[in-house]
Amino acid sequence: MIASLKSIPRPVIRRFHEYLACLERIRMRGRRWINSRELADVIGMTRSTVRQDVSYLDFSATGRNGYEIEMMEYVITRTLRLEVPAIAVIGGGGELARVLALNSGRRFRAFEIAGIFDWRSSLVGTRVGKWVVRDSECMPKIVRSRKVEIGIVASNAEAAQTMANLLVSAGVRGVLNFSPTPVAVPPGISFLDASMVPALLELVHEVRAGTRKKKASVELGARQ
Amino acid sequence: MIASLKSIPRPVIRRFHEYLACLERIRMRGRRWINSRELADVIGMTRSTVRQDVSYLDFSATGRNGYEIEMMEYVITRTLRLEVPAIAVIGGGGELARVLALNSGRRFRAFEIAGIFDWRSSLVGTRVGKWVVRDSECMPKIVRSRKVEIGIVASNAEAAQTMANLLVSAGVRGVLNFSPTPVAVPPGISFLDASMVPALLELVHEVRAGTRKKKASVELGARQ
DNA sequence: TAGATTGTTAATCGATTAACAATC
DNA sequence: TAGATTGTTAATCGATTAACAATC
Repeated sequence: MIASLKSIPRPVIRRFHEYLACLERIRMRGRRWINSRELADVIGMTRSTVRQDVSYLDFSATGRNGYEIEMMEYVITRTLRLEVPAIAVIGGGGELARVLALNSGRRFRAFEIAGIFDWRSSLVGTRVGKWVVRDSECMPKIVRSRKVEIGIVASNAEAAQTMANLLVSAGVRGVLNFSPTPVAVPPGISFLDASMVPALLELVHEVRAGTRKKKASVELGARQ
Repeated sequence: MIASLKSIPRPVIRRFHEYLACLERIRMRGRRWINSRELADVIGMTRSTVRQDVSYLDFSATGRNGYEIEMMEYVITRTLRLEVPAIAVIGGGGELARVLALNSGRRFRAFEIAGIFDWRSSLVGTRVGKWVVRDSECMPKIVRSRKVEIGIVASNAEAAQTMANLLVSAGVRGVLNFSPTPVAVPPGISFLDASMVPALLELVHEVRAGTRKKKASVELGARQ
């Protein structure tokens, strides 16, 4: 089966990131092989799920040794299309932008921030790590010249929708919302809401309702 | 049917937040009623889904007017157990903590930050908004005396697992991870990973693979 | 009333798990 | 070989959508 022809379900994509983190950690300890049982334990699913997930990759286990760690990392990275770092711009030059910019690119060298933009003249020209906040007016030009794919909404609630609109009209193909308010994007543009508010609300409900199912996952030790 | 006896599926809980945001916005415009079609459009699902979701609430529509906005907001808030604000502490006193602290409590007055903690003596004593960063040693005492429910991991990658361990041993019942690395919690503790890294990776894949369906939703990496 | 919209049951769709022959 | 682990097909489980009688 030519794995790349099947479109990969969202839950599988998400688990690929967990596999990557786990594989990297185990490789650092000098291991070369891993089997489906170990991976299943780490992500808190069954062996079947792991093997099902692997079937989406152009990749096979080597006999009863299980999966070759380095090879699996490579194939997952390629399948996630992360071989070439993604180019992103940040809309909003405040605290949130600072956190995003300073944390980007650490993991897998997966992102490159092509610019940070804001309308507020008090922020334009200030430094955020190695970037200088630029006027939002310049955004379309940069998005075109640097072939920016992703726009990150990192402004306050009031400016969030305006910023999302600007990012889209500047030409990004996907929008990631970190602002504390929901934003809308036109059809054809990928969108993901990663604001912290829904996460907190969800956790509060779970804690208070006491509706936990299985076990917590077994991810031990700090990484990196 | 006594709605409160059924345990509510995770996707429904997540949509309740979207409904709340939408209802609040529409109420502000002076509207009093809303029907399933409008709600379905906003969240990008069918009318059936909306009506199915409503069936988890102790709440009914009033004839062909649809749902009474203010009442629906109240019932959702109660069902999510958000009538009383959740008490949380933040583990880590850097930039990320600042963003979290400054944004908390805005929306629905749902959270209260009982303290911000760090080990680094350079940070202990500094101000973050209206809070003063305290030494991590004091955390267990505060968690007990203020009945803290949620611990937020907002430290850097290196300290993340240690901080998660401290939060759990201090007595929080749920852990929310915002650090750039995966952390593990023992069974019995609710856990949610809201780090920005998986979200970005997921969006990059979607943009590059060109496999979009309708509207993408708020999907966070959750492990029970 | 007539029309529109609901609540609820049944059908569909998709993802996870179980089972097992094939493989090293 | 014997044992362990895979890849894959089938069964199960859960969530979304369709259908329609009941309701205002």
